[in-house]
Amino acid sequence: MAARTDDDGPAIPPAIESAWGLRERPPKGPRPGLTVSGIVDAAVRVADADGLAAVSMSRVAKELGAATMALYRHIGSKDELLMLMVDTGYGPSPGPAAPGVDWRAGLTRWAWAEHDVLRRRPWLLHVPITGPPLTPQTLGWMEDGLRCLDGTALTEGEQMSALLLITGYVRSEATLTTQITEGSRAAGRKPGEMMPAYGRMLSRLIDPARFPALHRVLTSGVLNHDDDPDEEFTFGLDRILDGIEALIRRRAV
Amino acid sequence: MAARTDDDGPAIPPAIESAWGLRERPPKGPRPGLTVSGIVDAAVRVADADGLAAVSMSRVAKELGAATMALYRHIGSKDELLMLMVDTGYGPSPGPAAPGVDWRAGLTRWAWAEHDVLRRRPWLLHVPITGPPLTPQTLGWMEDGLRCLDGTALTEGEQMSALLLITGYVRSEATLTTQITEGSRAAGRKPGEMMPAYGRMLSRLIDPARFPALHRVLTSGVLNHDDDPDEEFTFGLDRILDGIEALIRRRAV
DNA sequence: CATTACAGCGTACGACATACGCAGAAGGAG
DNA sequence: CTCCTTCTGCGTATGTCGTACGCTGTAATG
Repeated sequence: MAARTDDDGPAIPPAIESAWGLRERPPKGPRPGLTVSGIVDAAVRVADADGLAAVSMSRVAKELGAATMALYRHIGSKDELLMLMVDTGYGPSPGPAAPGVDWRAGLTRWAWAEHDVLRRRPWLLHVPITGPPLTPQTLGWMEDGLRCLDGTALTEGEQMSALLLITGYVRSEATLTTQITEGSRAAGRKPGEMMPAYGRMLSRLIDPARFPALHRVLTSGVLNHDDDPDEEFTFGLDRILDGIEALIRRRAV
Repeated sequence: MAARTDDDGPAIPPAIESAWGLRERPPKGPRPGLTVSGIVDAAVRVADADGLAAVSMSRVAKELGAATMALYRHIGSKDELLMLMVDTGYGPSPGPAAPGVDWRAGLTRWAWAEHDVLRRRPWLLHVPITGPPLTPQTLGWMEDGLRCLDGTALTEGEQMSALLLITGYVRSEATLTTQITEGSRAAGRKPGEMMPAYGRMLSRLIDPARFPALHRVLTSGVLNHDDDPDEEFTFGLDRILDGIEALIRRRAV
């Protein structure tokens, strides 16, 4: 049989199959003491406690009381482990919006849900993303977001683009906020002192003649105190939703 | 004056001082054969050629015909090197908008300029960002962006937020596009086949009853071909600018 | 009971960042 | 000119990491 390909289409990576529970236990051999989900949970525990940098294969194995190389019976590589960590790290999606809720309120709730997850698990932002979502939980998030836009006049492509726009914003804002909090901890500074410290550095570095706009911002005093992160987040989110709303209105005419 | 500290404010990291050219050559000792900018240029060359993962201290040293440890006379750590790489990687800012150009056209040009840089040097997206910009070129970019919003009714804080919104979007969109192109190269797939492959995987994984909205997108056919990246970019950018415009109009009343 | 396939693990290897200390060069002081 | 200080470049060594390979014991099948 020359080209008998039982799987139509591209191959599904083994880590993805694990995440969907498509691996059947083989009939022979000793019963496994380790499981994929157990390994992933342990890795998430390490990341929650000490950050993504602390997640090494040996550290995860120690967490499980196993040897380092034992993990490789269940996952193919550290990259696979990271992909699975993202899936369980995001956790279950917030669920569909209540009936009667309009798209804007629905997406606001959706964005805040991701925002909360990233606040709780900032290490998710440090995982290098290697492609579009393929794991169950992350696809659940996408599903819930898409449902919010179901009744609108946007095309499917526009709905995807709008969602990508929002997720991108949430991650970007979380990255910024996390940097500030992590950076202030690393510099031994009290929270709330980060922006003033940044402002003072800037004022010593920049020449007002060469950077007039920056100098204007600097003297305006907006950098004198850390912004309330939630207000910052709301500001940007409202701008994006305004932009989407403008398109929807135009389409609906 | 109780606490006379000669440096008022927080200490400036040595890498930052190097970037601003504030290091004076000491009068004694042998003349340096290596320079900070030479090292950074070599590292950028390596990243341009083989990606950020190829940038190791030994590889950069080899590029310069020097020994690995020689680099540490000039930079404090690899993280410092990365920060300097970002500065020269971004390069000079696009410059202020021509007089008479309104804020929207100015910011569009600004966003496309960053977009082009990230297309040319996708490794910039893989550098873990550790804080707000402090180096000359990156601050130049911020300066140019701020100038676009100078005449508008937005407060300084709102101007910064708007800029952050746009940069975040540009980086986020570039990350996505880069993943698709890098991923298709890694999977040995022709460009243009990535989204269809993704769609086929999805259709084999998701249950239409559990993921109705995703299934609807899947059957709509939008995933049957790779989107034109420039159109995608324009779509999101226009949404964000629409949102900012709505705010400016409201303020201007 | 023999076979077989698999689980857990010990060892080993190559790549990496980087701490430490030595050798030699270049300018200043006598 | 000579000596001394101070800097540059670098060789060595250490600890961490991901992971390839192969051995040992175990559980179910024939």
